[in-house]
Order: sequence, then C-alpha cells, then structure tokens
Amino acid sequence: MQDMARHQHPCGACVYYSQSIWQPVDGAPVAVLARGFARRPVAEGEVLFTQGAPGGGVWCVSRGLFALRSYEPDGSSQLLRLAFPGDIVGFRSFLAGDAHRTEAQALVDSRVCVVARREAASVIEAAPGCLLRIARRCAAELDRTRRWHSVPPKSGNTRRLARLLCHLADAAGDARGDAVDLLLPLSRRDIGDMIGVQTETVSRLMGRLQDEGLVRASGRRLHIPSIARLRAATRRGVAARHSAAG
Amino acid sequence: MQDMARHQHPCGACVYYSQSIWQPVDGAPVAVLARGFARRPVAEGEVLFTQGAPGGGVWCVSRGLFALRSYEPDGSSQLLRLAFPGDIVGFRSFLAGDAHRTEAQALVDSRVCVVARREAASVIEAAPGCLLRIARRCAAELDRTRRWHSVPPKSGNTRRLARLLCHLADAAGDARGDAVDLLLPLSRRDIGDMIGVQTETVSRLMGRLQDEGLVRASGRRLHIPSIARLRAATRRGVAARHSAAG
DNA sequence: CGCTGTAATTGAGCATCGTCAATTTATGCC
DNA sequence: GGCATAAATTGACGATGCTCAATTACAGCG
Repeated sequence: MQDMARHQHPCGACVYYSQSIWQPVDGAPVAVLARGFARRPVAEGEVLFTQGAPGGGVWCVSRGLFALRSYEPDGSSQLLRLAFPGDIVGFRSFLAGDAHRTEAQALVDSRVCVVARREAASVIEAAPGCLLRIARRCAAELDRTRRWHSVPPKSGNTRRLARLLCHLADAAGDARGDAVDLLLPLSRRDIGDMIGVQTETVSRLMGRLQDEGLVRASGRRLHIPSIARLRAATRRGVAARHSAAG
Repeated sequence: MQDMARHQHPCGACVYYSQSIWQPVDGAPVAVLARGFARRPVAEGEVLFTQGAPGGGVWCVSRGLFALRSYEPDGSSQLLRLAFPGDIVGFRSFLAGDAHRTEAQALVDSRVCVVARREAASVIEAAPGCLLRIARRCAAELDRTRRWHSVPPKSGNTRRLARLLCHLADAAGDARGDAVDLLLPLSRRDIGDMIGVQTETVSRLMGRLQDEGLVRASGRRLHIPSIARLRAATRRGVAARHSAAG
C-alpha cells in the first residue's frame, strides 16, 4: 500500500523520501503536492532567494550545498548556516509567513525540490503530519545546536574545523577509498563564520591540521589522506602543544 | 466570538494566552484540552521531569524559572537552557515521541501549566494550528540561537553576562524604579554554562561589571543600580581595557 | 602576458580565558 | 553556635585567538 502511494508521490524516487517532510501526504492531496512541486538545478553561485524577499514555499536540498547568509545594514555579511542534501530551507519564513531573513546561495552545482507556498499550505492542512515532521526537525536541530554550542568552549577550535571539513568532504568531496580530495566551496571567512573564528585563525587552525598530517591544504584545494583519521580528530581533538621540533 | 471562546479556554485567563500554543483550540476539542490540562505550582528545587524519563505532554511556564540540564555518563552536568515565563518545555520529546534528554528543575518557586500527552496529541489532531505555533516557535528560536551564537565571538563575554543578568532581573528581580535587587537563581557554574565560560571567568566578568558600576555583587546577592544602563551594556559592550588607575 | 584587486597567509603584540592552586566565603547539619 | 563541605574568589601562568600590518598567492581582465 505504501509502495503504491510512493509511486505517485513527487518525492517517491528521492533518496531522502523516508525523511521527507512531505512523506505523510497521501491520497487526493498528492495531486495538490504534485502541482506545487518543482525540481530544479541550481548552478554554483546562483541565489535561491534573497534576504527581504517575500517568503515562498519550502525548499529541500537534494544535491549540492547551500549557504544561508545574513546581510547587515552596514554592508557586512555573515554565513549563518550551511544546508546539505536532505536539509530543508526557507521553512522559517514559510511558517512565520514573513519575508526571508537570509539569502540562500548555491555553493556548488546543486539541485532543489520546492513546493510552492500555496500548495504547501494546502497540503499541510490536509496532512498535518508534515507539520509534525517540520516541527520535529526544528526541535532536533535546536537541541543539537544548543549542545554543540556549549560543548567545547575552549578545547581548541581545531576540532570544530575538522568537523566542518568532514561534512564538506561528505557533501562535495571526491573520495578515493579513505582519501578524499575536495575543492573547498567556502572562503576562509565563511569557514570562520561557521566555527566562530577569524579568517587569520582559520589559516592557523588549518596549519595545525596540516602539521598533524590530517590534511594537506593549498588555498581552496584540500587533500585528506584519511577521512577516518580526520573524523577521529573531530572527537578526540588535536594536540596543538608546542610541536616536537627536536 | 473569540472572547466567548476565551472564557472556556483553559489558557483563557493566562497572561500569555495570545502566544499560547493552545490558543487555536476551539469548539469541542476545548473540552479535551481542559481534561488534559493542569496548572500546578512547582517549588524551588523541585524537578519537573528527569533525564531519561518517558516523554510526557507539553509544559508551559507561567511563572518562575526553570533550568534544563543534561547529565553526562561521567556524572558531570551541563545547563543547556533556561525556561522563562511563556516558554514551553518538554516539546522536543513530545514531538519526537521519545524520552526526555534533559532534566527540568525549578530554580525559583514557579508555576507551570501542563497538557498531558494523550490529550495534547488528540487536541493537536483536531487543531493543527497548535502544531504550527510550536513549529513557529522552534524555527524562531533556532534562528535566534544561530544569530546569537555567531555574533560576538570575541568582543568579550561581558556583554553576554550583562544580557543574562538582565533576563534574570526581569524574571526574578525585585524592581524599585530603575534599580533592581535580585537573588541570583543560578550558581556561577550555571552562569558559566549559559555564556560558555568557566566559573572563575564568571567571577572575573562579574568583577568587570562591578568596576564599571553596572552591578554590585556579593555572592548570590546582586544589586543593579540601573537596569537601563546594564541593558545598554548588552549592546555596546563593556570597555574592559586596563582600568584608569591613574 | 602582465596588471590589479581580492583572498590567503604570516608575524608581532596583546587581551582574554582556561587551568591549577590557594584562599576566602557561604551553606547546611548537628 | 560551631564544624564540615561546597561554592566563590583571587592569583599566577600558559595557550588561544584577535587585531593590526605586511607579504604572498591567486583570479579575472584587459
């Protein structure tokens, strides 16, 4: 029964179907969902929506990587969030019914599925399970954020960087066995925003990871000899003491 | 019409009615809501639910202050969140349908309204607007958290402390005009957890605020000569440079 | 191919904070 | 009220990261 429904469901063929917030839609509303549904590629650098624009529907990243940025009145900008495949985007303004507070830009060639606002609202009314799934995600993410935020205040930000690099490697890396090559889709400033550190410090942190032999970096080109070892550093941290030197 | 409904609504008399997640409940389901509804005082130190306990319904703080703590296997604990009047608590486990991941403890004499799980679930089914309100809150809180998290990485944590003290003064302070006296409901360790800093550092930060004349602290007793000035420091920050001394 | 503006790195100096340790202060219990 | 334990403060020292500033690498463009 579920399999039959899945055939007609717009997200039915998606890798993330089981986690899809639209998965609870069933029966007649599937047609409405399909009507509001669109899958489209987003080229690197393309902007999905701009800050201040009226809220649209709900986007779901199915491939690639997006940056959610906030622009201040003084002209400065700040990377607030990265959206990886499976993540949903634009839900805050959709739920609140107001304008986008961030700009969403593709960092690599990506693909999104969007459900237009009108249809999304209609479908949610028919299948409140969607809302439940959205709420669940928010709550889980909130929990995760609070824990992350408060865990390692000063055990060194190298761990944070290692963690971020692992995520990026998963999303945009070119894996060959345990080794991964990737072209970093983020500037040093963006990386700094993500781990709460200045650009110069990002350079230095990167230097530490390099000294440990965990990565080899040259500008945006990054080579990870062993993703497993890097992942381990995410947990254990990186000993940054005065290096051997003798 | 709305006013009539409000009379029978369990939250109708609450100061936070307009923001209540149960506000959309109307008509017959109001009776179900009322059945699952309970208002009860919680004495200082009392535990609302413990970590690992099966999730219950949804709590709403109507007076006082709660600490949401997480206990690690190694015995250490960590204050993850403070719940102020109007905040809802326990929604993560309610939404996810799993056990509580934190312990909720009253930091001062408080009062909560709780809607039992069974009735909460039933009412939500009838009035999905409740779910929308929960989702909205989560999304807003997530947004706030991410912005807060990334704003002042190193412009000094004194601002964070000032901010926290302002919140505490609002919730538990005894205001006399612009001056506020309060008995801090948090230990230095808890304060440190909230602003991401060590207990010793909390002492020093408190010392800075004192040097600036923004507060007068003696253990848990805190006097704020001008809450307005303290609030201003929240934004502008506190100049911590080498003090005048000559 | 060189020019130019931006991004990234590197270095020096400094403030903040973590850690360890000693002390003082508060708190609870008998 | 006095004692025992826990909490808070204070000091010294080291490490981390920020700021300012200079240099180097890089990318787009003429």
